[in-house]
Amino acid sequence: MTQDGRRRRGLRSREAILGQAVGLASVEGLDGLSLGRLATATGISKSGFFAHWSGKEELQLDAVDWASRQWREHIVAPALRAPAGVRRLFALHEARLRFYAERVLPGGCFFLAVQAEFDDRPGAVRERVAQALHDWDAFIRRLVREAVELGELAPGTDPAQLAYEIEALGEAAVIRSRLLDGQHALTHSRRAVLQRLRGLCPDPSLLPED
Amino acid sequence: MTQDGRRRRGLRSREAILGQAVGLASVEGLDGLSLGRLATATGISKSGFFAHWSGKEELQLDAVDWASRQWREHIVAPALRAPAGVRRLFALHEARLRFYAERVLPGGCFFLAVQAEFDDRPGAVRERVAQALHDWDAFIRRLVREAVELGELAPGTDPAQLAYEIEALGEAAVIRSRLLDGQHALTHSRRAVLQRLRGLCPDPSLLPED
DNA sequence: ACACTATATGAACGACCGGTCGTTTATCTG
DNA sequence: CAGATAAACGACCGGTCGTTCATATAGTGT
Repeated sequence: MTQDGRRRRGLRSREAILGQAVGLASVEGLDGLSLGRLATATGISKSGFFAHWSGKEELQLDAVDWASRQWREHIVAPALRAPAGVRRLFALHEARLRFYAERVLPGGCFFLAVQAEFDDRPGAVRERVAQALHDWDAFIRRLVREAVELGELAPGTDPAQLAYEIEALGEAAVIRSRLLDGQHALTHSRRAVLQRLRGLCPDPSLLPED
Repeated sequence: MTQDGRRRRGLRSREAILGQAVGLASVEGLDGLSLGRLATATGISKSGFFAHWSGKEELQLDAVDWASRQWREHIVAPALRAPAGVRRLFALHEARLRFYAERVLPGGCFFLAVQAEFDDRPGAVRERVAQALHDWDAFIRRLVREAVELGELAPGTDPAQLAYEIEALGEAAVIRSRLLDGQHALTHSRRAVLQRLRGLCPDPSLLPED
């Protein structure tokens, strides 16, 4: 029998803890988050969670993976349901803005908080975050390349350059929307990407006007 | 006599501490920075610095002001030496990229680190940072408006929109250059702003080709 | 000479940090 | 049933955090 209600209960705890950890980390950072507060927030004892991880860094690594999965479900998957090409590229950006607007994570964006925290701190966590960011960037570049191949973006378009711009305009949305002008930042972000894509698209009717 | 060598010595200590604090905060954040490490880095004792500030928050507020001054000296001032209009706008962006490339601050950008840290943490520090960011944004908008009035940017240009884009493309440069691809991020950032400005400028010869 | 003040110190504080320990409870196996 | 094992617990460790305090030193005003 592999029924083992022990393991099932453990997995449920694990998932609950990781969900809480990613949410808290989007606010206070992945290292700023303390085990004590995480234990309080999840309702378990501080010690009883060394049953799942050997230390804080192990938990941090799993939290990065959990956040990657959440990102794929909330941003990548909806985009893949849009038709390939420039519409899919814009759907990706809109999914991201929706993720921010709906406040799925209390701190806005897990990866932004963690990037700012670990970009100067060598170690396994930094590498895991860099890998996730690299995969994300490669995904955007792939969508750009597909759009070019479909003739929906100007032939000379540089995927790396356009991917940088889309990512920059998306990241800035969450920073500015939380610290300054709320809704305006999301509007500016949406319009910036939309107009950039329309400018490169031979058939602008594929995209909304505004 | 107001000669007072005590005060002069105190001011020198104060400046030295703030400089160190801003540098360290660009790496570890303004709250992640501990008084003990700051004391070690500056060579003074941990306690002997309650002579200058009543607590950590006071120091943090002064550090924000110090970083604002540094930003004005390194980025705003050079831009003001360029001719008004679109060239000044691009000079501003280039000064920023130079600031990052020259690694003036060990962590890249003080304000980015602090924004990510305090955007969810209410308090005096958050307000001070938000004010600094607002002033910076207003400055970019002013340069855009001047360029429009000089006929160097298309008449319909929305200053808030363009300012958002320039700021987003600048911020992303420091994030990505530190975590992923180093020089490439700066190149992409420069090219993105340059092409955007050239596209809006009736006389593109005012700007470099690439 | 004197009091005064600004600057700095080392020792000590309570709180919290990540982590270890032995133990208990619940579940599965034989 | 007994034995093994996963999950969770409370108590506690050494260390670091921000902060306080009594004290020492040096520069200033009278």
